[in-house]
Amino acid sequence: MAEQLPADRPTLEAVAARAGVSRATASRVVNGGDGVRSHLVDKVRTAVRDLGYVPNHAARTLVTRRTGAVAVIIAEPEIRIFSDPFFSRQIRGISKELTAHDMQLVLLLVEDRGDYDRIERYLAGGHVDGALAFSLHTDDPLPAITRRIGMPTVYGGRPGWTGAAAGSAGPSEHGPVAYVDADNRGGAREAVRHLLSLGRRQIAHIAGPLDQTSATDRLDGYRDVLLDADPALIAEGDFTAAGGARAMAELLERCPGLDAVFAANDLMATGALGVLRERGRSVPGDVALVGFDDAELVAESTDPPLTTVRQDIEGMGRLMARLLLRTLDKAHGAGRPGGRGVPASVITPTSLVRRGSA
Amino acid sequence: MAEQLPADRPTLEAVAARAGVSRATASRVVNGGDGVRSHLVDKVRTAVRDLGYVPNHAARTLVTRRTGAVAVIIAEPEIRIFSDPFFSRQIRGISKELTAHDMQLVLLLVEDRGDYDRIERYLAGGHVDGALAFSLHTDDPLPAITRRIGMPTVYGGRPGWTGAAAGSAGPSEHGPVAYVDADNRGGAREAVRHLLSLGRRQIAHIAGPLDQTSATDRLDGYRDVLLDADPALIAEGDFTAAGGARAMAELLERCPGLDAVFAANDLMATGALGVLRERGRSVPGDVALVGFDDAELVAESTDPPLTTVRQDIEGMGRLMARLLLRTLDKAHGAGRPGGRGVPASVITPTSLVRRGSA
DNA sequence: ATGAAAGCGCTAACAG
DNA sequence: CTGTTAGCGCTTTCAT
Repeated sequence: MAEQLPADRPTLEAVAARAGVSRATASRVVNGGDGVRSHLVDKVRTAVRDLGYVPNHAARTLVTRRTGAVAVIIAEPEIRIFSDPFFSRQIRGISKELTAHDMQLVLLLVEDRGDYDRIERYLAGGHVDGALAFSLHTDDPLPAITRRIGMPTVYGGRPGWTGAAAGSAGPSEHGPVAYVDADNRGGAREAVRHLLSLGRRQIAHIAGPLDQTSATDRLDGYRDVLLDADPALIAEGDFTAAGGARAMAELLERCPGLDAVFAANDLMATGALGVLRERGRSVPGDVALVGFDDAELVAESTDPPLTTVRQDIEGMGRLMARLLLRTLDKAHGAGRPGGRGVPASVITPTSLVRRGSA
Repeated sequence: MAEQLPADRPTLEAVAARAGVSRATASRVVNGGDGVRSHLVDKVRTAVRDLGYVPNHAARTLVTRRTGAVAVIIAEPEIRIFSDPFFSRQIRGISKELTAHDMQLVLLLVEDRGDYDRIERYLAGGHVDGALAFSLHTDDPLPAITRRIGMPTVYGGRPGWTGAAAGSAGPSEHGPVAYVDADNRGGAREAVRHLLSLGRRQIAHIAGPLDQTSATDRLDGYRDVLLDADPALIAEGDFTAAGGARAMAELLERCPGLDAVFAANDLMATGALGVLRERGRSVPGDVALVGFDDAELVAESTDPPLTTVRQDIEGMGRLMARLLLRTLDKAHGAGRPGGRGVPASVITPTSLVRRGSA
C-alpha cells in the first residue's frame, strides 16, 4: 500500500552496482550494447529488468543534446484544424513514422497570433529536435522564427511566400524551405480534363481561400486547361461546406448555364451539392461535380458519391516526418532540410477517383 | 552567412557573467526574481534580453523533476480519432488550459495493442508530469500501467470497468480513478422526455458501441424514462454515420410503426436521417429524431437541423487539464487525483437544443 | 540579499 | 573491452 508512493526510480548507478560493472558499461548496454562482452550484457540486462530501470530522459538529453521529440505546429485558427479529416490523417502518418523511430510528437496548437512568442520560446528552449508545420499563410511568422533559432523544419504544403507579398519576406530571406505537397496543380488539371472529356463546356471552379497555395495551385491547374475561362465561372470559398454552398449559389446566380463544377476540396463540394439539389439541378445529370482530397466519410457518403482527386494524405504525413528525421540525422543538427543530400521538398502524385458525381 | 550555424545558445553562466552576478542570482531572476534587489533584477533581465537567453529545459527538468509537459493518450483505433469533432474540441480545450499554465501537450496515438509497451516506457521515462486519456474500454491496459508507475492520470469519459468484466481488474484494484464526463444518462433522459412530450409513443434508440460507458449511460437514460421499452426498439450502432444508417434500417424492419428515434450521437443521427428519408418517412413529421453531442457542422447542417443534447466538449477538455494540473500541484507529484481535496471526478451538465428534427 | 558549492542522471572521451 | 573522469546547464541548500 505504502511502498508505491514516491517510487524513486533506480538510476544507472544502481543498475551498474547490481550488475557488478561500471556505470559506463551499463550505459553502453542500455544503448545497444555494442562492444561489450555478451557475458556482461546479460548481467546488465538482468539488472535492468530486476530493478525496472528506465533511463532518465532529461539527463540523457542534457548531455546528448537530442530530445527525441518533434513539434507539430498547427496554426489553423478555425474549427477546421481537426474536423477536417485532412489534418487528422496527416497527423496519423506523422505519428506512425515518428513512433517507428522512437520519437515523440509534441502538439503545438496556435490559437492567436500572440502565441508565436510562446512557440518561439518553446522551440528555442530545446524541447524538440525539429518541427513540422502546416498551411503556412503568406505572412506567417513561423519561417522567420525557425530560421532565427536554427530549428530544422519541414512544412506540409508549399509555403505561401513567393516574394510577391508586399512587406513580407521573400524566399531569398528565408532560404530554401523543405516541404511536402501534393501535386495540386496536376491533380486539378486532371479533374478539369475529366470534366471536359465528359463533354462539359461551362466548367466552374470553387476555389479555396486564395492565401493558401493549395488553393491557388488548384486554381492554376484549372486555368492551365481552361485558358480562356470566364472569370465569372470562378468563385472563392474557404474550404468549408458552408463556404462551398455560398460559392455555388453565387456561381449559379452569375452563370445559370454552367454544366460542371470543380471544387477545390470535398467539403466545399458537399456544400455545393446541397445547393445544386435545392435549386433543382441534378448531379451529375445537369451538373457534373468533382472534388479534391478524397476525404473518406465525406466523398463516399454523399449522394451521389463524389468523383474526386485523391491524394495520399497519410503518406504525405509520413514523408514529412521522414524528411525531417533524415535532416536530423545528417550531421547531427547541423543539417538543414535541403542541404547535403536531403531533398528540399517532395511533391506527391494525385489520382482521379471516379464515383457517381462526374 | 556562417554565424548562424551551430548557434551555441547562451547559458545561465553567460547571463550571470554579463550581469555581474552569480549564477544563483541569475537563476532566481529567471524564475520570478523574488528576493533579489530590483537593481540586480534589471541587470539580469537586460543580460537575458541581450544574449537571447532561453533556459535549457533538460537541465531544469533534471533538477526539478518536473517536465512541464502532459501526455494526451488517444487509443481510438479508428478513423474517428480526429474526424470526430468530439476529440478535436476536447483537445482544443486541453491545449488552451495547458498553454495557459505553460505546459506542453505531448500527443501519444495508440495504433495497436503492442503500442502500450512503448507508452509505458515513455510515461515511465519521466517525459511528462501527468497524463490525460480518452474512451477507455473495458479491458484497457492503461489504468494498470499508469497506476504501476504512479503517473497521475485523468480520463475523459467514465472508465469502463465496473468489476463485472470477466478476468479484468475491478475498481478495487485500480483505486479511485479521476475522470471528467458529461451527464450522459441525464441528457438521454431529457431527450426521451422531450420526445414523449411531443406525443411520440414508439420511441426507438440507436445506441453506441456498448463497451463504452458513454453508450451504456445513454441507453440507461433512455430506459430510465421508458421502463418497459420493447427491446426491439433498441439497435446498436458504432457512433459512425454508416452505423447509424444500418441501425435505422434494422429498426424500421423490426418496428415499422416507430414514430421517434433517439440516437446516441449526432453522426449516427445523420445516418439514420438518410435512411428515414430514403424510406419515405418525413422528419419530424413521421419520425422525430434527436441526437447527442451537438457537434457543430453536423447537427446544424442536416436537413432538418438536428435537435440534440449539447455537452460542453471544449469545457470538458479544459476541466480534464485543470483537474490534472491541480493534482500535480498538490504535494508535488505525491498527489493522486482523488486525494487531498482534488475531486476524483467531475460530471458536466448537458442541455437539450431544439432544432428542426424533433 | 547574494554567492559558493553540491549535485540531478547520464554520456563520452580517454586511459588502461 | 572496461573503468575513470569530466562535465551537460540548471536549481538549491547553506553560508555569508
